[in-house]
Amino acid sequence: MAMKALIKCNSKRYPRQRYEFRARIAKALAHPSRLLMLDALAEGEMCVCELTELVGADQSTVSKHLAVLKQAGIVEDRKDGVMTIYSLKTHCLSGMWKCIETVLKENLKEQQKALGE
Amino acid sequence: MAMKALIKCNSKRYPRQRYEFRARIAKALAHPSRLLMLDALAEGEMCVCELTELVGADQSTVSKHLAVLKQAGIVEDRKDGVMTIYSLKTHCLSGMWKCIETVLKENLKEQQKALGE
DNA sequence: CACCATTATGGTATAATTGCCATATGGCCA
DNA sequence: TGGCCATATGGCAATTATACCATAATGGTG
Repeated sequence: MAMKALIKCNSKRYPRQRYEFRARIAKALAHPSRLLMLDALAEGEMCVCELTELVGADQSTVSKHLAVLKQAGIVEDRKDGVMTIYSLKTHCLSGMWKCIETVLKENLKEQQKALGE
Repeated sequence: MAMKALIKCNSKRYPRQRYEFRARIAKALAHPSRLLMLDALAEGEMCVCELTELVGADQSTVSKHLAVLKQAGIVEDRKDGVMTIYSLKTHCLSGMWKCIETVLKENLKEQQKALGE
């Protein structure tokens, strides 16, 4: 007989809320344009018009993307005259992609291996 | 007159593909149940039946979540008789949440400050 | 070989995300 | 003040994600 369910759902150990919080952040990161903007912002603050040109989408689209990032607490904004300047609220996120990229490279290697078979 | 677009979209500096790759990973992380499973898997491999009980969703739902994680290259699976055992392909992801949680705490502090005003 | 346990997959209804247009808002300057 | 510039927001259509049910596929067991 197969071993079954040694671990039951333990809300103390795996509090549902924790993963909802995390998912909110991960969702905010789950779009190429937003990631592009974060990468650019890692080098310094930028106004919406610059980011719009960088991303190459409609200004309203970019504005909404920025709202998502702000809502998640990943960026913050300040007003400078008529412009809104966005900047990273934390720089620790940029480092995390080193790890992610490791996974990606690993995937690639396996794909190539699979193709070779 | 406002300063405009000092930085133009530089595909060398900000290659579109990089952010699509990253978004694929971020999307795979963008669900509470998947994050819960990853946290559990960080402590050791588990079969689908255990994960199903842990998550508390339909078995088919969990199976599809696992497929997403596998597709993203975050987990891998092996067969053991009738069971499929899933395990983390890399452990470096767990560390990344320390950073994310920092952001979350920062958000919370600001919310509290805002409420106090 | 029939049967049960474990997973995976197809179907489908519902919810969430995304993008662009149009438009509102608010600052700046002649 | 009138007009322009930079942003944000509402609306809408199209795509994507998610969940559950039913069911197929596969391995172990009596």
